[in-house]
Amino acid sequence: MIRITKQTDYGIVLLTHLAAHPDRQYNAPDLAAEAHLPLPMASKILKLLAREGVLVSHRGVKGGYGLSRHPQEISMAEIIAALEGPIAITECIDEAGDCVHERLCPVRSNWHRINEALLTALQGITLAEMVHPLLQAPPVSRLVTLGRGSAGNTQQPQQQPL
Amino acid sequence: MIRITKQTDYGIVLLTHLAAHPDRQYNAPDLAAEAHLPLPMASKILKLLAREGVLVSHRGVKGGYGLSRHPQEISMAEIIAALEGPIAITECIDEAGDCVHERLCPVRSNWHRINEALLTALQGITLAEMVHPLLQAPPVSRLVTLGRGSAGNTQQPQQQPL
DNA sequence: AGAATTAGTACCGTCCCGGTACTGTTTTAA
DNA sequence: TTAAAACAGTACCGGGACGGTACTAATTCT
Repeated sequence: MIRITKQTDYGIVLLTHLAAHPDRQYNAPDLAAEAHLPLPMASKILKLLAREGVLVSHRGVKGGYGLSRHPQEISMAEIIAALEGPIAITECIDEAGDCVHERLCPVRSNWHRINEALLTALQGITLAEMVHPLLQAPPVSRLVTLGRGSAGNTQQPQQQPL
Repeated sequence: MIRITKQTDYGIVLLTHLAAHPDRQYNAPDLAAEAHLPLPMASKILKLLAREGVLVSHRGVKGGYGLSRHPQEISMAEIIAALEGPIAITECIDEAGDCVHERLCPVRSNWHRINEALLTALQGITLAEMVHPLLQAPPVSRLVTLGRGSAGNTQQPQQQPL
């Protein structure tokens, strides 16, 4: 249903706490407490983020986790990809091409377009932006305009509660 | 993992076939054959689409399914919502608000922004556009610009294979 | 040496997706 | 009027992935 997993959701919350003090280093128990998550869960996620290069880890007594880069340089796309693999809104985008339809599927290329749209959107949002709850940022309705080149369609997309 | 379900995928393929001849009316067996899907699966999906108002159905011997509106008036967002419920990239967007974090969750409002971005993107793509495999449409990288108001960031988002 | 902390792996329950089958209802047409 | 064609509803089931937990190993500081 076009939804990120809970793990990813948790991961972003954890990263948000880390991003609040990009210089410091937190250990797993502290982060788990701050994010109100059970320690095993938090550990699992932090571990993954470290392996994927989003975080750097330091073992031993004064160890912990820290961001590998500045929050402005870490995109949502990267975080999501780290936690749940390649971003592919349909299977056929990611797979090796064993889809029997493949040749005669008329919508495939269009899904690629949509997927890229989503990807671009997520790449444009950085971790730093997620830290501030309600910025005076322009509303997304302006940020993402999927209108064709001829954007003269005045028909506003019926605002049904999707 | 930010993925539509197979049902939705199939549904869009079915709708694409219907959109090729918006005036005509197809029955389930024919559509299933054209889309290379097992009949029960196709029926299930068509049924749902009819109940949600995307299709109109006609029972009886010369019955079948037809689009309820013109392909240009049916958005991807509507189709996806019909087949898999409200579009909500995180649980807390859709749910009644029984999330214990709720009050102190710093990322919630930002997820709303991202969700709206996705929603707007999907609302801007119509079924009619999905029919044509490769239009000379502008590349999505231009269609969706999630840059902030100050879009002067020259740092192209590192093109890693997400 | 020992304590603290991350790393790796393995395990399990539960929910939902994907798919199938069966029965009922409506409509056309002979 | 009757039978066939087609949609409508519902129920069922297996498999896989998600969410979560536990245990052991490896590392580092004191």
